[in-house]
Amino acid sequence: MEYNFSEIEKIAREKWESSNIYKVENNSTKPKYYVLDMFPYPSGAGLHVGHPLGYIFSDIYARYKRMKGFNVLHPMGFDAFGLPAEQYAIQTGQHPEITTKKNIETYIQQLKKIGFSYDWSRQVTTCEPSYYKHTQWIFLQLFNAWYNTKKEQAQPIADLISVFETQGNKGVSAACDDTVLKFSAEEWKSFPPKQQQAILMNYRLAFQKESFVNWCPALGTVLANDEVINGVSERGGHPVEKKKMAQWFLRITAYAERLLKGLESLDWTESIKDMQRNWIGKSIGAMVSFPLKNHQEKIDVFTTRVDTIFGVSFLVIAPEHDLVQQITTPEFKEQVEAYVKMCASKSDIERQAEKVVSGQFTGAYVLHPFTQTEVPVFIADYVLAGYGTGAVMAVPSGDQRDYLFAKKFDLPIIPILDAQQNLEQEADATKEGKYINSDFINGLNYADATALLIQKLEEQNKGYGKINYKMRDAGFSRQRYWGEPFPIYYDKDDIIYTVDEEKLPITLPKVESYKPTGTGESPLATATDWVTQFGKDTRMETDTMPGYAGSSWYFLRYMDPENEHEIVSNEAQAYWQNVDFYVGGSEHAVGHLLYSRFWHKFLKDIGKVNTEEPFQRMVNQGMIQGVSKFVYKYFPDIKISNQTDVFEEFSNLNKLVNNLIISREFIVIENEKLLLKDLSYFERVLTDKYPGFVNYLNLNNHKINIDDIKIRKFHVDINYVKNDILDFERLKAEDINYKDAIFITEEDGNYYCGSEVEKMSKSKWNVVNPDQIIEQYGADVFRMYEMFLGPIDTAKPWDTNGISGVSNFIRKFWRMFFDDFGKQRWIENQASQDELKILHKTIKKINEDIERLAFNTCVSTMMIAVNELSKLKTVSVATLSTLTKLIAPFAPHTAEVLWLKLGNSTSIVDADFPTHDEQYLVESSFNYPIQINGKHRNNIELSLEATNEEIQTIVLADEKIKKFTDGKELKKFIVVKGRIINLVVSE
RNA sequence: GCCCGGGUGGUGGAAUGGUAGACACGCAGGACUUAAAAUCCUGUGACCAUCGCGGUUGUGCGGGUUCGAGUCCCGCCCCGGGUACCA
Repeated sequence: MEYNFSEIEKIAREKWESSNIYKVENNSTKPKYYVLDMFPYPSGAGLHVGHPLGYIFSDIYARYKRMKGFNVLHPMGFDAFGLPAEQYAIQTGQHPEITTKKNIETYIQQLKKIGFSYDWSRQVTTCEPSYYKHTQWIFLQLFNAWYNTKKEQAQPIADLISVFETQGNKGVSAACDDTVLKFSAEEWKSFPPKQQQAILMNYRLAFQKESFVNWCPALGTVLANDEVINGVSERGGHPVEKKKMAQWFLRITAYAERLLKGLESLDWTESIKDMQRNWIGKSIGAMVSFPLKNHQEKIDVFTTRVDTIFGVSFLVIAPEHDLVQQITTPEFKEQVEAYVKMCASKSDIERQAEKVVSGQFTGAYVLHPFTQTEVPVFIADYVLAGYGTGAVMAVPSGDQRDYLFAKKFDLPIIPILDAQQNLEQEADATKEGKYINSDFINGLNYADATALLIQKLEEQNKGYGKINYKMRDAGFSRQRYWGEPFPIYYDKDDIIYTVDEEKLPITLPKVESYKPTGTGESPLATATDWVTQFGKDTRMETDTMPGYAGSSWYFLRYMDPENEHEIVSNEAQAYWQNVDFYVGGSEHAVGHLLYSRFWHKFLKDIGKVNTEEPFQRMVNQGMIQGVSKFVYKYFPDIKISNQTDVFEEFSNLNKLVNNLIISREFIVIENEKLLLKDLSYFERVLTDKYPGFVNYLNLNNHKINIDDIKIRKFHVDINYVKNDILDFERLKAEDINYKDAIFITEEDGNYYCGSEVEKMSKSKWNVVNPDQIIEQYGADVFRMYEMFLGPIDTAKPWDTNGISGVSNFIRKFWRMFFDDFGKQRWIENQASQDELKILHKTIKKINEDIERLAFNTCVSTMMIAVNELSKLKTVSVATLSTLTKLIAPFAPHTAEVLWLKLGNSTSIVDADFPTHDEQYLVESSFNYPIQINGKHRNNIELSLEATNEEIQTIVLADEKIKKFTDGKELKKFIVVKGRIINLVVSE
């Protein structure tokens, strides 16, 4: 009986489904283990071969853990809100819900074919009201919370209000906007509700503020940052401008320190942790106040190099800085206004792309806090309004940007450290050496100077030590249809109200059109009844939440997916705790992973979860790339003059000339240009095949000149290519573009394609569909081959040709059980010593490799085991049973069916994973490699019990070894037991 | 610029400081077959060789540590990813 995967898969699947074997309970005497995949966005294109890589990886681990005796939670769901569905809705008018559901169906069908051990009863879908009800609930909690920086925890906003009522906001330690003014309890009570509301917005963890969006008038819509390229819209290339709109934000900055500290406890790769650290961007520095000359105001500056303060020769503030208007002196007013206007007209990207130093003097001066020297104040666009205080103290000798600015405006460059070099050419940011030109810190080193300066600043009330974070609060508003509506409405005075929790979910309304409204509002604004659902004089918030709202907590929902009353019950969460093993792409390193960590910490603060971090261990799978194949089209640059006499011939030749496709052998790449390699050979081939063509060229006295030849490569559908050989006959028959193509083949008659590794995508014609692979080779071969490709975390190209190796292996595996006629091959007697040795060696290696997540070598190890066992005459049933269990996580269908055939009535899913017995691995001798001066010369089988003296005697007596030692002095004789022997002799 | 990864045969890759290239693809040759498919066997880094003894060389480049380095250290080069007027 041949290995018949379709029958095998059917039997296994039916068995699993009828017994509901992947259903997981929220309680067990077994220890829990939570294995999670990053849930996918269900796109219309379906899965390609690259998508399931991580899913297969985590599934193997989940199955392994289950066999090792854990109660394993391994769910799957869909991140179903998002732009592509909305885009499709705009084009077709179809409700995104319909297309999303359809896509999810396709995904589920595809995923089920691969044999994952998902508990589908726990599926979550973020766009379903039963799910986003809870997303909205979390938003309300964020809205009703502030962050107490002293206690390092979120607290109810009601507590803050009562503090305001009793003592005002003095002495409140809260994460809030720096701009909040101090007020007393009496003042608070006297504020009108609207003002109170505005003040509270500075404290809430979900808050609203005026903020700039990318407004595209031509498209009538607000664009996300990645939809804007070089200041114009990605689609259509229309200009984009900054528009101020009230936007929702989440105060993730309140959690900056905890997000940073929490990384230490996580078992993630350092590179992902580094990305998060960089994103959070903690910098320790100082705030310094520079009082303005002839003004009450002062300019506050944040600096990480307070030690350079005596090198300050000017101040630069952002053009958007609040003080610009006030401090500009009349004589500079015109220039300053012009400069500000110019900056405002530029997009952020343009501003950043600008490499030329620009700026404008304001006419104002500040006083140096220590020396009282007058320091000029400039505005320049290299200073960002959004970072720090929007002002920098410029130290040209220590900062390259300041240096360039100083050169341009002829400002002093003051050396401040004796170790600074090359100041004639560039700034030197060193912290080495002793200070010079620096008043009371002269002669000190960096650490001492910094400490002393901060102390003085604080004593004299001129500044203080401060920690700054690069991370910004997270924008939470989208002017889109396909997202969670906010549970927020406004009255006619724009006072904000929250929707009662009992009234959740606020579901999306039906709308006429998903197109942008043209006003910047989301399409929800057109649903009048919906907008006024809480009263005629009220209006709903019409923005929707961004994609990360639903994905920031979905892993909790799997624990208790049916719960209508709360996001997750305390019992379910207490049982499952958090994710033990998270698998997904590193492209979510900062977005999803940072937001999820933030929400999780917040949920911990409000008592919904009892763990600080959501994902304990994480593995990031590398991308599977496509191998694109190319054909080379040849365009000889032939000037055609008067052709009337040869018109007929010409039309044929013209056809020929425009359809010549030449094999890669004829091509050479020089300076990224494709050229003909060997003109004479090519000409000969052409002459043989198409004499007319060459005649034509001669006819016109036109010799082919290598410079005139243009070759361009074109992607060709990889389905026409095997081992680089193009099936051009089939291509010509099936693809209209190649109907008239003439393929110039190589000497063996084959057309060889060019090949390149690229991202897998439709447009590159290199997409491999898993359904196709599974149809041809079966799900188990597909699973094992994906693992066999290489280590999980590196990017690697997909090459379908290689799959035959794994396919051969699994058939060979099957043949150990059954001969070609389906007759069982195993014998009931005991396993032989040879067998046991092979088996236990294999068990040991597979256990080790699974633990270190090297599933590629697991597959190799099984191949080796099967190769070795196949050489034995007989294999016992015990050995086959153990092998079946070993392969079960990797090839579950095959293993399940073999398990049945071996006479088991249970499922292999719940079998115990084999462990090795050291006694079978004990060797009595070892075939030592013998090195002389580090070079391998011979191998000698030696007893492992032999003493070093005995070994030395035998080795030195060996004929081959003698050849190298004769007449030389033996300096050293090294025996590494069971490993190697190395002789050191004189040269 | 800065921060991470990574450079090993024709290809994917393997290798606790201990025989570099396991395993597999591809390729070449052979067996079985009328033939093909399937299966099995042999060979396969490069170079040299009196091609069944063997030798030289070889893990991006240059040094170093070590009896011994793909692996550890120092200095470069190249590729990939992230990030940036962040004060």
